[in-house]
Amino acid sequence: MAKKPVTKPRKIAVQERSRATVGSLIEATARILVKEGFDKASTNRVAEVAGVSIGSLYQYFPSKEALVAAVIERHQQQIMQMVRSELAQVRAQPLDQAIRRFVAVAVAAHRLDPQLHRVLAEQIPRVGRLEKLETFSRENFSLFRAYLETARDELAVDDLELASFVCVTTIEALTHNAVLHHGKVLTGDRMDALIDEGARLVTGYLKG
Amino acid sequence: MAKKPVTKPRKIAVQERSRATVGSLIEATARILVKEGFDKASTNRVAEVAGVSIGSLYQYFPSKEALVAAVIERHQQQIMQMVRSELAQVRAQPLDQAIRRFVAVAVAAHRLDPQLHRVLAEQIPRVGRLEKLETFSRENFSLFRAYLETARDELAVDDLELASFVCVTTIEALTHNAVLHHGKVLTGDRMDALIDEGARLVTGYLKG
Amino acid sequence: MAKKPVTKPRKIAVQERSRATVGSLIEATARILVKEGFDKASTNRVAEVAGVSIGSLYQYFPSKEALVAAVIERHQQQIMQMVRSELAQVRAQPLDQAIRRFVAVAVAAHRLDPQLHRVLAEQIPRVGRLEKLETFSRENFSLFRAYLETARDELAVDDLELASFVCVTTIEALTHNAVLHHGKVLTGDRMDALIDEGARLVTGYLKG
Amino acid sequence: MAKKPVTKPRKIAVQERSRATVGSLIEATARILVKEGFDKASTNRVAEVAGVSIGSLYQYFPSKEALVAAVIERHQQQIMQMVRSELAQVRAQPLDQAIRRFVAVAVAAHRLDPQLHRVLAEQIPRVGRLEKLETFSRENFSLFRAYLETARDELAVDDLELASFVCVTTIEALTHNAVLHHGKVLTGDRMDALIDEGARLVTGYLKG
DNA sequence: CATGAATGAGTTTTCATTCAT
DNA sequence: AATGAATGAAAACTCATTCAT
Repeated sequence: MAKKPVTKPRKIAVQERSRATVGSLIEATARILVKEGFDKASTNRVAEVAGVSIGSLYQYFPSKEALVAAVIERHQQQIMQMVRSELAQVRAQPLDQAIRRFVAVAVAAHRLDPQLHRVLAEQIPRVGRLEKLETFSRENFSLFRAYLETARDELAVDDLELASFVCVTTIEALTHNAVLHHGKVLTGDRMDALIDEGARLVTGYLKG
Repeated sequence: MAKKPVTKPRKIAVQERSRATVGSLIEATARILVKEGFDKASTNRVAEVAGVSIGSLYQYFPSKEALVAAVIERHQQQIMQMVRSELAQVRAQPLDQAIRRFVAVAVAAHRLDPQLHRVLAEQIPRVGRLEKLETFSRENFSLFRAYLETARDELAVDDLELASFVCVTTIEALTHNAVLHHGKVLTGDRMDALIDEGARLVTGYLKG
Repeated sequence: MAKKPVTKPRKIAVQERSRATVGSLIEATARILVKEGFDKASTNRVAEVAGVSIGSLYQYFPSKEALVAAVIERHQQQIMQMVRSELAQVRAQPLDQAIRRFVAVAVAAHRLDPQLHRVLAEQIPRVGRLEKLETFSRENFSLFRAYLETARDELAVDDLELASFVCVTTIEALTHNAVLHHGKVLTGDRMDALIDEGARLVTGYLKG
Repeated sequence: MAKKPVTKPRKIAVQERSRATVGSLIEATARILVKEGFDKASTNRVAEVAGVSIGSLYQYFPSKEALVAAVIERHQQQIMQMVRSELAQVRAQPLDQAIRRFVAVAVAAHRLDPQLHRVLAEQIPRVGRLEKLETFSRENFSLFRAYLETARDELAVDDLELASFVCVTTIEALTHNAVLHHGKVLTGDRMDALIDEGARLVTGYLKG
């Protein structure tokens, strides 16, 4: 396996001007990833698209990895922000509604920026950045599991850990595939149908 | 420099020696992918590990893409061979047993060469090779769907297309995550438990 | 990019604060040279270690060359100061004692800052700065030669120019090698022994 | 201090053609070092001057360091070859003649390629290549010491180790300075005079 | 057919220096 | 004066691919 790439920002941008530079670099990286793929996202190209010199790029990002890491970070931040706010009142709800909400949130999350999501999911070499992804899905996992605790009475399953793994994996996969591989044909009604199916699948499983 | 990837094998190795050469090249590629990752799998390195000159490599594979494609092809061939043979009598079975078998087969498929599977799934840039993967899962999809047709009486779902999508996606995701991310702790009993859970999840969904 | 190295300090630091800044820049350069080598002594790094902005660095030193030149200058100033004071009364002394003193002074000079001395001697590209080094050893040469003039009666050599060259070169090489390559094992007694040997070598040569 | 650069040749040239390539690369490096200095000896420039592609350069030399190391190696090989053959019969000779020969050989060695010698001595960062230089001067040291053993009767010194250090250092420094810093004015007669002086210096020291 | 020497465009990265604030 | 953001030429090095032998 490859050594450990350095992904920590080299220097934190404090001034107005530099924050703009950092922003445009991340934005440019995301755009290139989506439009041309990981391989084309060379540091020179990123700098060019960002309208910034290659030197400036390296002032803030010690490597190409760091750049991609920042894109991932930003994307996940956005997702988790949505997830957290959407799930705020979920613990008060009965199982059926709660699960449907979980599924709907998952779909919404994938719709934030489906193309970017796809590139990040499929094309990025998983090297030295696993922790970040793990952290991310662990939060999802925790949120779900925490809900299950509160709804224990309605459940027909004992092992909440196992059940959470099954449910989170299932919801993630269904929405991921649906949005990314069938997103163009799955609009409106059919999407609702899919959410229903997913919710029914998971609810059925939990209720036994 | 790489331009448009050509993935058709340049010539079919008819003679004895040629076939051995091709085999060792594919094998070497697979080994390097697993042990050192996609980035380290340069054509020169592959040739070296295969004990073959770089010139000979290009005699049989017109590009690096072709080499990787051959590895994917071989891996999928192995998987589908297993899947087909395992599912031979499934159409005669009742739903419960059949689904359990589907899940078990999925697990077995992932266990054929989990590390290679993981690399192929995670690290290989999806460029111009999507058809192959699509073909692959389409066959799985078809097999499953075909079974559902035969078991229509037992089902509580109408839309077999949608149901197949849901089930195949779910089974694939569960087994994939289980084997690749938790493979080391999921041995014996716990693996059986997971197969049971998966089967129950899907069966419940189909039976309503 | 660097073009023609300018080595004159850009402005003389008259004010209090300026002088401190200049001092810390030279100090930082010396520290980096010793601890990390010439290659790591980038201007940005020097400024950082000195706790000064890169802009300020260029306020006082027009180029990297000028910075290194200042370090050399300071080091040589220190050495020559010691040499001059140590050799003040040497002209009054008989040959044996005088030569021993010359050798001892050479050792002392190398011991002032052996590590810096070594870096300056070995790693600094000799570009456009030869004059300075020449000036330096020329002063040593002159001091030695001046002494020989005063001690002509005791000498068995005619050509004082040649003799000075031989002696200064020898003393310098012996002490340099002794301190830099064997400095750790050459402590106390053994160092005295070496001084004796050197003195005997040179004295014997001069006396014939 | 810098990490350890890799200086081992990457691949040994076996065929006729490749040996020529390697040769021209080393030659080009040496030429550039002499004519333009270490800083200008970039790998691209070396390849260009050698009339070879940058790719070929890296087939045989893993780094710039390796290239310089090869130049050093070649130069030292030439020197040691001369030294060894010149000193073949020295052990049979009396002290006076032997020492004169040692000095003469040192001068001759420095005259093999004085400009290259100078660059290698002065400009090359001493990193990770010390062993090679050590090995080299250790051989000189050993040869000298071995001679002293055979001539013990004539010596007024006890510590042959120390004496060898003093003599080898002295001879090296004298000839080095003479040839490199005064080589242009030191021709013919004056050079002979210097050899005489050096020999007298050392002989006097050894005889007491 | 096999070999492996050669190619060179392209990539990552550094660092001395400038200049707007 | 001081700051530090920005610059970009240039350096080291890789690797898919070609081609002479």
